[in-house]
Amino acid sequence: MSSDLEAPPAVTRRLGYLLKHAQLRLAELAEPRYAPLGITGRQLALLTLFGDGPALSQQDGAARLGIDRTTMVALVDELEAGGLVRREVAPGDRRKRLVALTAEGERVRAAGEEVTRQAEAQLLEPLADAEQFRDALGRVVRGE
Amino acid sequence: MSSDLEAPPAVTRRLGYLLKHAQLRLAELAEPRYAPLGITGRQLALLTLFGDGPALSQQDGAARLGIDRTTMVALVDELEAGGLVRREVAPGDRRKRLVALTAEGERVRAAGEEVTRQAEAQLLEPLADAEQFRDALGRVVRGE
DNA sequence: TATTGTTATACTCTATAACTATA
DNA sequence: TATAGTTATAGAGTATAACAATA
Repeated sequence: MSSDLEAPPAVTRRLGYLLKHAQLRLAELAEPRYAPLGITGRQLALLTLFGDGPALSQQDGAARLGIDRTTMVALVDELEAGGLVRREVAPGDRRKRLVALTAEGERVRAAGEEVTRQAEAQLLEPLADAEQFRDALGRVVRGE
Repeated sequence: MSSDLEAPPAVTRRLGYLLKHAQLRLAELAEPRYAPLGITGRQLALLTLFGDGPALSQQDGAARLGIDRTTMVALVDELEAGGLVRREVAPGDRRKRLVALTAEGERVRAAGEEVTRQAEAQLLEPLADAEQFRDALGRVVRGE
């Protein structure tokens, strides 16, 4: 649902409006590319998180994404049902479940990250310096 | 709920992650400033929309914000209950309801826009050129 | 017939509370 | 006692479908 009428400048210059609609535009560009892979953008974010670096428990992963651990349970359930990740009991602490990508999960992650690059490039196409914009956004998020 | 653990670079450089967390940071900075005015950021967005330029019907306003007309009904209900807006039958078309700010609504709008400027300035403080960033975000949203 | 506003309803997303198994 | 995962449940937020008034 993209708006046909344009909002007045007093609205379109609000950062809240701009950030929300930038997200909507990104989703419009990216989700159709994820669909053939059988995943959503959110699921790809998890594959990226758990496929990168040392193995993480569900709770560690949730903290890093800023989501609740109960939300993480449902998300991992989805990926596990699709055969993209496995839950493994952590060697040192049998309460923890490390989330590991399957071979198929790794394949989907690589393909997903490639189409993400395409969608992001398309979104940032109007900008002369896309990397500068990404860096600025990063500084704003980190508050530094 | 701000994450304590940091996500790995593979995640934090994704535009989806950055846009989401920029919104969260903005909300953390702005909502406490709106609270004394008795409004939320979303309600202020409506006051800004309907307080700017020629009078809009509910449906026109919804289209400009990119939300559903049924959602607009509930939002206008809230503002009307708070005495911030009035519904007025449109002169030329008695099906339409023009949304007009009351004197109190106008006062809250002005105060809200002032604290919004403060919150946005705080969010963009890390940047050397905040207006350049806002312009870039605008071009991305408009796709131009 | 089509459109505007409205209501009722359902769906998605996410969090809180309570349980279990481990520590 | 405290923590990790899980389940059940509830609360936002938003959309779809159906209806009344008006065009």
